[in-house]
Amino acid sequence: MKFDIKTHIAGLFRGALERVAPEAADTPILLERPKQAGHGDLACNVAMQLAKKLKTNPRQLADRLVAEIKALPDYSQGYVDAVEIAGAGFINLRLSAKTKQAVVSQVLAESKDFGRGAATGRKVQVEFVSANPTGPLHVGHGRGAAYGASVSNLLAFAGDRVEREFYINDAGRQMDILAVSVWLRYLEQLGEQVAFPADGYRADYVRAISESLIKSQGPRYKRSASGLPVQVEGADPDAALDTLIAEAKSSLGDGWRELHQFALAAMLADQKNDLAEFDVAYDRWFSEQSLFDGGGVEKAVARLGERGHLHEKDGALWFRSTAFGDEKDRVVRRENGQFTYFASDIAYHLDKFERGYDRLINVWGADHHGYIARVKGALTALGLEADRLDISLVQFAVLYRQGEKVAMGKRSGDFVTLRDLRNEVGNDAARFFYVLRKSDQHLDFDLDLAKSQSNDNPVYYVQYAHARVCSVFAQQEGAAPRSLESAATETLTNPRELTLMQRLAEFPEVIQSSARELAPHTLAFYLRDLAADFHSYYNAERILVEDATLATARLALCAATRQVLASGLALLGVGAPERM
RNA sequence: GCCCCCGUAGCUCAGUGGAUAGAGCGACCCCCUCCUAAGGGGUAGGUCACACGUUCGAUUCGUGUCGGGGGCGCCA
Repeated sequence: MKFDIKTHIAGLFRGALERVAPEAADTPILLERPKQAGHGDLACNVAMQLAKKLKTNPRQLADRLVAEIKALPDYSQGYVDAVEIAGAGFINLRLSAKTKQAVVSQVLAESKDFGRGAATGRKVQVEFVSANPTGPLHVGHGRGAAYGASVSNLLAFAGDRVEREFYINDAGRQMDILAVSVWLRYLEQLGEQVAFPADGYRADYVRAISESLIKSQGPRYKRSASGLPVQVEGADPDAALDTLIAEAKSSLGDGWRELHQFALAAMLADQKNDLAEFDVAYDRWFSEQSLFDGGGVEKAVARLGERGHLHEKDGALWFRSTAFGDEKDRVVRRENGQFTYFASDIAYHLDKFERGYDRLINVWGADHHGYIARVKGALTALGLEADRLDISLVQFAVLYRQGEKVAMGKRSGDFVTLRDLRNEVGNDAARFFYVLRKSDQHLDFDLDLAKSQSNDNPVYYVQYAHARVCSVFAQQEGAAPRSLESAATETLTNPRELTLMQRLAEFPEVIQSSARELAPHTLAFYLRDLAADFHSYYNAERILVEDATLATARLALCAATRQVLASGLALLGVGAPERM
């Protein structure tokens, strides 16, 4: 068991409580870092918590606790320099320099594993992005990607076994619309006159797919003689699209399926490539269509029926989700016999549960929030523990260009892709920028600011701290080797060094809380603070001083700082450059 | 109609049941004969929207009001 200063101090408090108030000895001891440096390194409010219960006043109780703490044999081990009472009854502790210095050799010894949590044995699945394969990923997906990947990394580093999954919505009408849009462009490129429907996908990537279709397959998907239906004036655009899809299916026969697959494969390849370039990795790509082909959807719906949660109305089949807290019942199979998206979603979640995860995390766009009640309701109805499923709603990223909101319309093609954004601001800035807000908060993404490559972008600030450490070590090349592991860290006693070492020591806690709250922004802010402590130190003190013993100790501190910066940045998918 | 997010410095946002509420940008003043100035030090800037409640203690929790943003209503 590794020594842990908080455990040590909590033990002191526990010992003191046993003497002062045995009946309250099991009170949890909370140790927090005070905001004000003048209030010491750790503060405990247990005296104020217990004052009422023990019918005494907080300062008196604190007095007695402090006296007992100082009398304990463990207190004389030298980890704590001072215990003081302040304010309404706070007990403030000052840690000894020795306590703070210990982190340096610990980081160097544990290296990449510093901050890693003990294995929990929990198997966790994180599903994120899961965009429709009907177009390139846009900046909204980028946020889900950066968030989901960072959360996955954090959970894994904190000790869970994590699997990352992408759910491919390859079964719906949207895919049909893409396929028919590709087909129309294909015909157009082969010289035919076509009336492109208002609600078809008109963006350039559709033409790119149809071009490659011509290249690889030639003109074999030209229509038969029947011709395309003429769009009726004033007709419902949705109905017109359906007619068109039906026409394509009958005109192409087996070719429709091939064309559909071609468009899907092209779009999916584009998304996979985009995510891989963004350093977002997946363990599994799960096809919605496979749930239909494998009977999963029917099985899930049948099981709901067996359990008595379905009823028919107006020709459709309904899930009585109101029995599980939803505001209204939901259709699982439409009047036309087709299952709804909700039905395959139930099947998908059933499949996930059957795969035996201890915890499921869905990262969803905020527009899905109304969906939570019905999905959880369906899981409960299936006799599953819906509480194992956590849904993280990621609010939209709203783009601003020159102070104006950028319109986003996928079918019109008027949107900024994730790829565009990455090319403009770089992967590092994009990854960091995306997680610099709480996920449940709207993100105003100022393109001009992100593009400007100025120091307004906090990622440079953190990366620069890392590059600075590297540059100090670069100065050392050719010099006699130093043993950083055995550096005399007791010489690191100036205030900025103590501050920096204490910040390093917080890293494991930051990992745990950031993972627990599914909040990578906590880590991002920590890294910024750590970089600030380092920059401040660097400016105030020279690292490579004449005194070789001190220089080696300072280098050891720098190396520890570099390690934590690199570990933290890696978890966020951001590079740690050696030179800038 | 219902639901979600938000209201903290001029701007963008952190933060916490506790002590004197923070950072970046912007403004102003300093610091490179010295390991990278993409940096550092400092000054100015606040009724934590408002009211009531819970609490020893509320900016934090609850309710309500006002204001801003977004979503949903057999589309996926």
